[in-house]
Amino acid sequence: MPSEKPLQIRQRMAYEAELASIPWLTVLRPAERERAIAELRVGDAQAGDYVCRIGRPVTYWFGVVQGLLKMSSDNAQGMTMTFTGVPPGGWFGEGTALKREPYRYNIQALRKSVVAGLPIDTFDWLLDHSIGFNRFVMNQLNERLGQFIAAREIDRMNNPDLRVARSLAALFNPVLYPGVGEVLRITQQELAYLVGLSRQRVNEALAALHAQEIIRIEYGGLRVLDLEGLRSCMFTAKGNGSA
DNA sequence: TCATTAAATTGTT
DNA sequence: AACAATTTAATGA
Repeated sequence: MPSEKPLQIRQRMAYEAELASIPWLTVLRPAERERAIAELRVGDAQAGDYVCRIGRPVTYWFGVVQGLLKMSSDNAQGMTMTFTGVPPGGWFGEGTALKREPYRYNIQALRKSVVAGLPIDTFDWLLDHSIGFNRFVMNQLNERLGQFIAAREIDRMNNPDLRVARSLAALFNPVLYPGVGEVLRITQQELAYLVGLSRQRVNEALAALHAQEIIRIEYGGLRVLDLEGLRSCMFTAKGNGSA
């Protein structure tokens, strides 16, 4: 039988698979999809690369095919504030794209990633022509609004275990990040960076979540066993058993 | 395909 | 922050 082994190890999935991982393509009609695919650009981003920077004009609507991105902004003191991570399947920047404003945050690759971009003109064209695309974007905006409200609560929590749990719940959001699935590829170091804790503390928090059978810890990633548990689990603060 | 080695990631102090 | 243990990736026969 013929061997179909590739001559070269693929460092990223084939183009077909990359397209299949773009969630909104399936809601388009054939003509719309054809035009979108023709205009789509897919490229690699090395760890540390910027996908877009604050103040730059909007050129693309971006999505993550593979890897992990970080969304952050710089405050007046020059401190970098991390908002959220963007795992596979996530598309972002529609807010600034709609208003044609410059980007209001930096997007940086946390690890080697595959990023897709839809030119802003094509984005506008789809908004003008595709009902399905409008639904997708509206659903996306609505879901993200919920995430930002939840993120405010996370910021006010002083319990590290809760911070990790809720942040993970956000990354496992199946609506915003359909490419994640059951297993999120993220190292404990990367997660520590996103939630603003030390790697040791994240490791401890993950162990606590594992003990509650909410997640399973795997090498280079995490498997969610109970997504609702991540959203709603509770921890008794250390040394504060019954005050 | 398998054994060896290097690199990355995790667990612990 | 440093270290040891574990897992994966890379290399070459």
